[in-house]
Amino acid sequence: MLLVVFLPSFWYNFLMKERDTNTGFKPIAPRKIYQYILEQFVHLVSTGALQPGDKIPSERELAESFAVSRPSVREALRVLEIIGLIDIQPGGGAYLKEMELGPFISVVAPLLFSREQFDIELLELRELIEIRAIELLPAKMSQEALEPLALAITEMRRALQEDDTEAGALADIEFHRSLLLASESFILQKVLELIVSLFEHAVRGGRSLVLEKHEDAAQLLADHEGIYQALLDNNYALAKTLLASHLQMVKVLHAQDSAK
Amino acid sequence: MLLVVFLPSFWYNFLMKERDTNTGFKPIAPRKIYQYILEQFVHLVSTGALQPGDKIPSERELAESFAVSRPSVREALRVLEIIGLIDIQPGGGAYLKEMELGPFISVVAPLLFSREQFDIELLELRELIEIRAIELLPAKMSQEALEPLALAITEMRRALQEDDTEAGALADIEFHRSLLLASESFILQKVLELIVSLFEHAVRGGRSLVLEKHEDAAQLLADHEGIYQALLDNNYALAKTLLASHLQMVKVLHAQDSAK
DNA sequence: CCTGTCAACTGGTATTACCAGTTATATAAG
DNA sequence: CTTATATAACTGGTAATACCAGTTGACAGG
Repeated sequence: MLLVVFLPSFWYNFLMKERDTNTGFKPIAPRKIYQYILEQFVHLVSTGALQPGDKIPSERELAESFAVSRPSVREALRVLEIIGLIDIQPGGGAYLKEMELGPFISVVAPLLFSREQFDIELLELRELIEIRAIELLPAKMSQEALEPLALAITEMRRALQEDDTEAGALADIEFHRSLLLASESFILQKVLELIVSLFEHAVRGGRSLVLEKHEDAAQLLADHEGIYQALLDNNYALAKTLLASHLQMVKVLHAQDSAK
Repeated sequence: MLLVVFLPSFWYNFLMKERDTNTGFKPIAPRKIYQYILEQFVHLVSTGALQPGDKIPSERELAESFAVSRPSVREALRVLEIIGLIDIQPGGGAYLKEMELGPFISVVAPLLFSREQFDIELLELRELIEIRAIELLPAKMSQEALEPLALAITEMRRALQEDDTEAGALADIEFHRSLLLASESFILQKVLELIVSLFEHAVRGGRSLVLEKHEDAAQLLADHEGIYQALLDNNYALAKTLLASHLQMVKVLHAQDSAK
């Protein structure tokens, strides 16, 4: 029993903590004020009491309503801004919007891209999501849902003719985004939105996830047109195959790009 | 041309914005101080200059180093806390940790679960991810990588015998998490971590994404054992099939649960 | 009717102060 | 000399206040 006397304080604390849980006591994590404010906001949004577009009262008003100081309110608003739930205009005010993952991604992106192989894994995840999305299409596909695809194609064709690389890349992204939108799966849309945000930040970071060579862009366009036509013909099996090989090619091109 | 006069302000603003871009001017978005601080932190982490476990200087020191006020530093730390990059101990200090999606999810979860069909879509995404993960296994599977799976199984068996529902659910999650870990795909791991976090919050929100009936739990355990055995035998095709039907059953059980 | 000015907002930042925890050191008791 | 306690020096959390800079809208002058 003498050993107990010499236990370092770390172990002492650890054992005491253990004893507490054994007696049914759970550690108390003091909640911060901004978390209470956050909670109320999120609750109002999730119940629909606050709609996108609504203006949020000024920080001073909120501080008074919640009976807290302005810094506490600001911390809550900061979090809402990062998760992309509000838009803050200095001098203007804060407005609710549909949740967007962009702001969050813009913070996290550098951390992710510092990983080895991350861009390849990202492409593979995109492949997984998009192919799944096209599998979900047949049940509820309508003619109007295909329109955005057609728009994205014509835009990409225009960009190609005018050699507008940036517009072409945007139209490329838009095509795939529209494809996901048609799937009507909220969560798949959000995941792809996340992937797309990462792509955009990768480009800004100097990585070539977007193709710039003319012939490559032409091939992408041709692929898109093939997929679109297959969807028009209600030939979903073909569309799926074409999409798969399309994404496969993107992966190969990217691998070549990274190699050189 | 008279029509132009009657354009709603929305369109006027839109056109003005368009004109600006046409003339080559881009809107100026003033950056806030906390963003600069964030940037420096993220950069230090992504380059490895700051490692998980490192202690971050106190807010007052940081404020002095950056030559800004403490509130600005606090806003940056608040964001780092939400994206799960640091752990803040009141009275203690702030410590870097491996990035975790938990804190972010805990804020966003209520927003997502207010969507119709979200839990079903979540299960389907999980299915997609896990099956993909098992496809990635064969190339680099080692015997030691399977150990966590065995541990999770014995733990679940113990929980089942003692009728410890909570421990059983945790062991269930742990089994699937280990499976993902073995895939060595960083991004798939992160996506599953995200899904698991959502599951946990769903449970707290009173939703029954975790099964509580004894016979169901027994079936889950049996499935896990089957998958584990298949992996031991290097029979990956069988493991994949078993996992697919396992997840299918989970979906069915959940659907029954929601119905009643 | 157009236009420029001014006043009343807004959020962004800084400063200061105090409270409540933690940690480490020093001091007193054994 | 060891141990335990108390004190002092941290830490982050919150508050109150002030000022700056940008936006907005109303009002007065052209």
